[in-house]
Parts: sequence; structure tokens; C-alpha cells
Amino acid sequence: MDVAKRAGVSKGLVSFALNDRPGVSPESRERILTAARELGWTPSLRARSLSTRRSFALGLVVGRTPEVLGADPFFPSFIAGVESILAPEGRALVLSVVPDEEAELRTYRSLVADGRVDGVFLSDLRHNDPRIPLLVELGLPAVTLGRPEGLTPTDLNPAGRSPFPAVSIDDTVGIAESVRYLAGLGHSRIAHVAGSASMLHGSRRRMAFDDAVRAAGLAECQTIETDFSIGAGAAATRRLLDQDVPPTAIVFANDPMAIAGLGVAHELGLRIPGDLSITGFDDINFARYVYPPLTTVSTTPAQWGRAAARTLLFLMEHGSAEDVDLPAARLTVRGSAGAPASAAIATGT
Amino acid sequence: MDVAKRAGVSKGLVSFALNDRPGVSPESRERILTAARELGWTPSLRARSLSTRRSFALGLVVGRTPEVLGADPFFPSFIAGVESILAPEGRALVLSVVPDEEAELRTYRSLVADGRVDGVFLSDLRHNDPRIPLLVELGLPAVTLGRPEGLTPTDLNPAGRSPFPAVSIDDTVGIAESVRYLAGLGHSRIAHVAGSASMLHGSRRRMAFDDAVRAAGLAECQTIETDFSIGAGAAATRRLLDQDVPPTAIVFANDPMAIAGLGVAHELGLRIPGDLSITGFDDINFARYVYPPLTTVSTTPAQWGRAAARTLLFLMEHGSAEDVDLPAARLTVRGSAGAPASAAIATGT
DNA sequence: CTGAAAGCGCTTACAG
DNA sequence: CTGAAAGCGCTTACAG
Repeated sequence: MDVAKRAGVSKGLVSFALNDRPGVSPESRERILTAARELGWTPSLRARSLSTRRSFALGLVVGRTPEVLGADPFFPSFIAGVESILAPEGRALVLSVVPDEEAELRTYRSLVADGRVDGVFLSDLRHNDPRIPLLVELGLPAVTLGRPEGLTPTDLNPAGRSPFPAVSIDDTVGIAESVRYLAGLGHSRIAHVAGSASMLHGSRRRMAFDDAVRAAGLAECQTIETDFSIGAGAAATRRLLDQDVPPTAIVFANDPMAIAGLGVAHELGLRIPGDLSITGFDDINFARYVYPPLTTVSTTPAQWGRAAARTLLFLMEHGSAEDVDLPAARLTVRGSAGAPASAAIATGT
Repeated sequence: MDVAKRAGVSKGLVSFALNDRPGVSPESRERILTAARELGWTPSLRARSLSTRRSFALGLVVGRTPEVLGADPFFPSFIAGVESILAPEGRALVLSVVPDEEAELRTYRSLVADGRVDGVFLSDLRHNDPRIPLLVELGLPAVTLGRPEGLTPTDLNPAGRSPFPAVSIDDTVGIAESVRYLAGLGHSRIAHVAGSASMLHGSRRRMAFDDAVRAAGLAECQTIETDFSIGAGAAATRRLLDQDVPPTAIVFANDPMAIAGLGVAHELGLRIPGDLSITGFDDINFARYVYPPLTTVSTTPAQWGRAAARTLLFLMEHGSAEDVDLPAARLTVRGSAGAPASAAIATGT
């Protein structure tokens, strides 16, 4: 290590100086940093990794099929947000895409066995999510997107409390706003095309929908469960509209399904929003460019990514981190929802 | 290393056995592998990295803004394909998302300085792409998606030949088919909404369009250049349709822009395909669910990812690799293109 | 075919 | 506040 020689100190000192450890005189530190800069020297990440048992990288394991993944801009935006925080910190992101739960759990194990990452982001939380006990067992720090639910209580954790900090965006407000907005326009037969009930945000949005329907004083409204895929959204829309008394409005649990719903409605010759109102969730890029532009709930995945990255870095540095709650996702009104034609008649306009 | 003791050999022998190096008797090898399995021992990736100066990871640096990235399912699918090859090989994927070229080049440098990756995938090739000389300078193996063009010849490389293997999908065939198909339907005013001319696939698709127009014996056809974003696709469509003699068909250089074009056309009250035919490129998931379903060119990003990963692994193992040409992307006919209303009149039907 | 030893390039007690 | 040394856990010539 020429830096040590040039600065006239020992190797150990250089290491201390670079790691901001106490016990280095300001003058020495200055000399060392200058020498390093002049020599263009940067410590070997591999050697640091071996001696510190850290990888200086964070992991994201995405358990989705390529089809669902490709249709949903959540991850690209989320990742861009994560990167904007990690890059300046010299942390890398290790990404895995796995097709099923078995591969998913195997991936976490090998990521740890190989010391590839120092922590992970947990997205798409499920009920009684098996990843949580696994990560506890593996001793891998994590941050969850949203708060886990339904964890099986154990001896060590009798309350079934999440061992990890959560970074959350309340998505129930947006669903409630959607229903309230539609009810306010005069809709009484509002259906919900929900996401997978096994996923927390799927079932949570569904509950929010049911609550909002009750709060609006509407009769029971239909819900169809899907796997969040575009195709499932199209199929669900067809089923809903193919009834004797179809809904006049549909609240979709994500934008890709809502856009597919728009397509089905057009195909059936329905006018939007006159014959059918549609709302989505996420406000993906496409939302404002379809016709009519999609009324949807705007989420901020890049902001979520930034907050999650900050929280995970904080957790790893300090051993614990507070939950963070981002501003709730709110309804963005565009053209795909409006007063039902029947209401217009009823009010005599 | 208990494995050595258990197998009754030296540490070095264990290493030889695990790395398939000659000089280990079959019996010893067997004993060693058995001992390792029984002990659940797996070599430390960090230690291997330090001594072999390899990271056993591959990198992908995506130079796109979150907006463009989020609207384009190419990368998720491509990455899923890459992962399906890397995971079984014990290789990780390090992903970076950067907003501009400066950050992009900086990222490659730090990836190499930190020894994070052993090789990289080069996507979204540009004319005289600055990443190519940079990677040569850094000595980082790479595979390019498509063949680079316009490389500045240097003393070492007078022919301006790419130093890296290319994995390509011919996208000119699909554009040519689109034009031929539209011309065959009776269209004579076909416009092209092209991607960025600074990107190879942007300008290549445009040239293919021009060639096909000439081959069809059509008069000069309009082209508008965009940055591939949805918003730019919408704006270009508006400009095209807002002319005294608008085109009767538009060939879009990607699906997101085509879908935005569909939205604009609907908004203007045009019937698709009667008043306007539209074709896209990529066959993203949305394509078959919009209305009318999009006639587009089907590419196979996951397959591309698999081929690129295989080629890059081969390159790193053997020092060189052949270019690979995947089957050309072909036109998939759906409902968004048809005979122009004027042609129907002209032929008396 | 085998074993003892150096080396990868850091970090970190430990003694001074 | 400083310096010499061991250790992280592998790989790899090198001598036998």
C-alpha cells in the first residue's frame, strides 16, 4: 500500500483514516486522504468484504413471472428510486427475478450463503409471509414495503410483530376516494376487480373497497379476485359486464387491469364513462395516454424506493430503524369516470 | 477447513477438486465432494473473489429515465431471461439505473474499480457509442445487444470493428413487413413515428421504414423522430393527424408510442382501423388488450436475455465468443390495422 | 498425485 | 496517538 508510505504512516492507520475511526490525528488523516487522492488509490472492495464480512450491496428478489413483471412499471420506478440513494453511498443493487416461491426462498438462502448482500428489500408482502421467518433465521436485515400481517406468533415473537422496519404508503385512502367519487357521481352498482387475496395489498385494497361501499350506503358490491395480470383484468371485466345487471362502474386494483378493462368495454361498444366508469390504481405512465385518460390513484414508487433504501441503510448502520409512512396515495381525476347515463336520465338532464 | 480433514487431504486439494482442476484422483475428488456435502460446506465467495480477482457477478447499467424505463417492459423481460441463465450458474446480476450518460460512464468505472462485476450487458446501443472504448480501456468483457455501428477507427482497431460479441435480433424485417402489410391493404400515406436517431435501433428501424416505403413504390412518407417515450408518441401522432392531408396509417417504433397514438386517435374521434391504421413494435403485454388489439412486431426479450447471458458467460470462460443472431422479429396481425376507408370507396366496396 | 506455504488486500485487536 | 502482526478463507505455484 503505497499510500501508507507516501503519507509516512502504517497500513493500519490508512485503514483507520478511511473508515473514520477514532485514533487518527487530524493531520495524519489529512495526509493520508491526500496521498490516496494523489495516487488515485481506492480500497479494494473485495479485501474489505473478506475481512469485514460485508458485501456493501443490497438485494431485491422479485417473485413474479416475466409477464406480470413486464406489465407493471412499479419495479423499474422503485428500482430507479433505490439506485438514486445507493449509488452515492457506494452500494450496489443485486437483483434476482424468480418465477415461484420455492426459487424465491432458495435465492435468499444462496444470497446469504454467498455473502452477496448485506440486506434486502421485501416487496409484494403476503399473508403469513414465509420470507420473514426465513430472513430472521438467516440473520439478514430487511425493510418491508408495507407492514406485514398475519405473522404466526412464535416463542420469540409472541405478538407476531414484524422484526423489520416497514416503509409504507397507505393505499386504502385512494380506494376509498375512488368509491366515494363514483358514488358521488351517482353510481350505485360499483364492482371491484381485486388483486390476489394472498398478497397483502391485494386483500387490503379489497377491504378498503368493502368499507367504502358500506360507508357510501350502497348495497353489496361485487368483487372479483385476480392475479393482478392484464389478462385477468380483461377476463374479470368481461364477466362483470356479461351479467343481466352489470355494474356501472369498476374500481380496478391496478392500472394494467384497468386499461385492459377499457379495452374490453370499447370492444363491447360501451361508451366510457357514459355506459361504464373505470378507475385504476398506480397512475402508471400509460394512464394519461389511453382514451379516455384513466382516473386512477397516484402512487409514487420512486419515492418509495428512496425511502426504503434510506431506511435499510440506516438499519444496517444503527441496528434499528423507525417505520416510515409516506403520504397516502390519492385519487387523480381524469376522464374514465363520470356520471352514469342512468343517473343523467334519473335527474332529468 | 474441516472438509480437508474429513476427506483426509490438504486444503489445496479441496480447492482443486472444487474447481475441476486436473491433478486430483477420482477417489480423492469423490471423498472431498462427499465430505463437503455432509458438512454442508460451500466455498466462501468473498475469499474466492479476493484470490481470483473475480466477482462471479455480471452487470447491467440502464441509462434511462424512470419514466421511459417504467413504460417499457423490455428490461423486466430481458432481465428475467438473463436471470434464468445466471442463477443456475451461481452468478448474480448487479443492476444500475442511471439518468444520464455521465452517470452511466461513471458507473462502469466504479463497477470495475470495485470489482463488482466480471462482465456487462450493453443495451440501447448508440452511434459511436462511448461505452465501447471505455469498456475496452477498463478491460471489462461485454456482450452487445445488436451490432455496434459507427465506431471511430483507432490505431488498434482500424476497421472500427466491435471488440465484443453481439447478440442480435433483426428488427428491420418486422418494420418492412409492417409497411408491406399496410401498403397491401391499400395505404399510400404511411407515416413513421421513429425512436431517437442517436440510438441504433431508432435509426435502423427508420432506415428500414424508408427502404420498405421505396420498395412498395410509395411516394415519400413522413417520419417524426421522438425519444421513444409515450408522451412523445402522443405528440407526434397529434402533429401527423393535424395536417391537411394526414396519413392513413402510422408505423410506430415501439408499442408504448403506438398505444398513445391509439389514444390520440380515439380522442379525435377517428375510427381505428377505418380512419387510421396503427402498428407498433415489441408486442408488449398491453398490446393485445388495448382496443383494437395492436398489430405489432413481436420481439422476444426474455429469449434475448438468455442468449446474451449464455454468450457473456461463454466469452468470460473462453476468451472469445461468436456473434449470435436470433430469429428476426415478425409482424403479428391484430385489429389496429386494416384497409383505409378511402381504399374501400375506391374499390367500390 | 500430494502438502506446506505464500498471496489476494484489506481490518482489527494488541502491545507500545 | 502509532506500528507490527494476525486474520478473513480461499487459490495457486512450487517442491516433493
